Amino acid sequence: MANVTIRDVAKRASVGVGTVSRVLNDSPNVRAETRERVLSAIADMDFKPNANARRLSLGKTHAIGVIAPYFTTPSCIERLRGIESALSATGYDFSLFNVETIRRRNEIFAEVPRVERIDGLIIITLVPPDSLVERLARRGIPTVLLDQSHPKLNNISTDNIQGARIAVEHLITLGHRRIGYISDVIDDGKANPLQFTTPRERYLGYRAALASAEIPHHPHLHKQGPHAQRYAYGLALDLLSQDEPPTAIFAMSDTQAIGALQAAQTLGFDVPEQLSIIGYDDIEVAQYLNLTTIRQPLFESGVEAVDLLLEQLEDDGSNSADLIHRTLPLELVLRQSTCKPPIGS
Amino acid sequence: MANVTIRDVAKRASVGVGTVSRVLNDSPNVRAETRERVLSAIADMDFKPNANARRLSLGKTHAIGVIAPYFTTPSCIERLRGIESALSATGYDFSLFNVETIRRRNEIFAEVPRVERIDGLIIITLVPPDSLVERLARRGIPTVLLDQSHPKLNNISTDNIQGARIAVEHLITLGHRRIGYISDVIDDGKANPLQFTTPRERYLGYRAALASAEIPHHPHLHKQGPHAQRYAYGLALDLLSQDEPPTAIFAMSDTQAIGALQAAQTLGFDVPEQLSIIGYDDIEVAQYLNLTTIRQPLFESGVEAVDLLLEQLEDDGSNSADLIHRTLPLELVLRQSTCKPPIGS
DNA sequence: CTGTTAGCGCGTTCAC
DNA sequence: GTGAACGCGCTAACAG
Repeated sequence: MANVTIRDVAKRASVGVGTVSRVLNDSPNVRAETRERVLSAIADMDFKPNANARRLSLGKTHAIGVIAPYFTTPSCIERLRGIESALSATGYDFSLFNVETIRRRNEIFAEVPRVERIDGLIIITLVPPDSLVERLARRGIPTVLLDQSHPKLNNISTDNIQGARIAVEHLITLGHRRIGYISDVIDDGKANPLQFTTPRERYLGYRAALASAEIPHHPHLHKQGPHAQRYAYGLALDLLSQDEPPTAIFAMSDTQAIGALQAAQTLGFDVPEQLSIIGYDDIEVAQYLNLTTIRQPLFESGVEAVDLLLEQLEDDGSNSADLIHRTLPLELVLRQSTCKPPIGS
Repeated sequence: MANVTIRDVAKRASVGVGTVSRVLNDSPNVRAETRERVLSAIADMDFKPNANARRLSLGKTHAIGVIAPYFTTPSCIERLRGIESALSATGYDFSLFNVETIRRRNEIFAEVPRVERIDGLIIITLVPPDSLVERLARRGIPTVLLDQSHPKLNNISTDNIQGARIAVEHLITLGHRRIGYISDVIDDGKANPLQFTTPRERYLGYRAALASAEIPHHPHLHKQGPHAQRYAYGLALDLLSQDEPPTAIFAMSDTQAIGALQAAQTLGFDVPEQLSIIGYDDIEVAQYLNLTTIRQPLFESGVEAVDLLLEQLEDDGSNSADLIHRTLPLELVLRQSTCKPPIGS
């Protein structure tokens, strides 16, 4: 009922709708006095421009979409928080799409990149298929990848290989040589339907660190399973029940490292005296569990992704030639879950 | 460039735009043959109706807004997951507004309830001021409160008083009489800027359980602080350092219970032999920490909120008279963090 | 059943 | 500087 339109305002201020529109979009071509009159009419009537009409007219939506896989994982949450925080200052709406199944991913990839829905897109972790990248380009929807890269898209990411390498080198420096690795499933098939690449990248870093130190790789020291504490718990039990259990475990996430901590507790391994454990992410609980880990700037990465996207949104596809791939720094956070291996092991 | 409109489709199918629109909105008034022709034209040209135009024409946005305070807390996340999940099946967009400061809350309360932005609103935990409720009603925006109640709004919630009571009665039944309570700050002033009511409700439940068992209440057994593991850790240290420490602690959230578990570990209290701890929420880690807790149906509550909202959206403000207040069941989840108190304590 | 036309509310020419 | 008219893409009401 109380739907004031631009026309009502115009009438009240005794001007044409064009003038009101100009005031709204602060065009310089309005006399100061007229502007005042319009402004006060707007205030009086509590007029708010209708976003949809504006969108239709402009061909913009004033919303940015965020596609996130398993947005309930602590690391994803923290990234989303960064995104929301940066976005809230801009007036852009924030549309969230959660992906937990292939089916849903395909639906979203098919539906989301429609110009009428969003002005820009941030995709977290997921690898966009070329068909999507192409559609996005054709529709002129700026996109930035977060925690993932693609030759044709801007992105904000970290070097997972390097991060894993830092973690494992830390263990090697302490004197460990039997180092286990617990990760999500590295596979391009059914066991990894969403095609996450992080587990493999961190695996490569793990292998690289071992290779540099001339430590032979033993496949039985690498255990894979779904990304969850309870599975990591099981994997760690396996690892620690071997004849020659590892003296240290690198888990590809803090969540999984916590599973390993519990397994150690179950089997009576003292951490770190008998078993060192290092995680990845530095989620909040890591600090209170005294978990040594690799910190990645999750919140900041969300903020940076938004900044990057906004830049693209502003210069309107002018210099789309130069791609930006920004790599954020990683940091080893030393706590009490790692130390030198037990003597004679 | 590839923006096919309804007119292009009409031309290709040799019909008028009206017919295409009818097919789109599956009106019965179209001959099967004609419908086929239009459908195939749509498929051929990969036509997707422009959502904004549709919204403008219909006066609907096809988006629902969700206002959540500290959406990164595990319990909130779980609710959001329920909401996202229920919403994804409907075609409604999901716009998230995170509130962490009074300023931001006020901004959001002022800006969000504009008909042009959202068709419906879900507010989590926050207490909407009357001015907002009134504006919402005037603008005809159906709203449901989640985990909160208001005399004029539909809601989905649980009985926090009852939940706390169940928790504390469990401890009392085990034989405990010195029972500590760790909660967020109960205050209407600066320390609780967002005016959360849950801490007080659970406090009332705590008191009620004590009173029923004729156990005197000792104020020094109630510690309050910001909602975070690390603060709860400190509060638990305080509690356990008293001359006569409690034999059991009820924490108003699992997150805080975990802080208490750590404090027990730090001070060398065996859980549960020397100290029972019970939490609230049943978040994922609770299971792996063997934490006894009160489970509330977080995911389901999100789903139910969406369902309730959709109902309102459909019957278009016809029978807005009968308010719906749905209370979801709570459940005591017994694990290994509680047992009878040590003998002679 | 179907084509045509008038809005939805705003931004944007174009003349004045 | 400013007002009037047109168009964004779609739905709905109206003739046929």
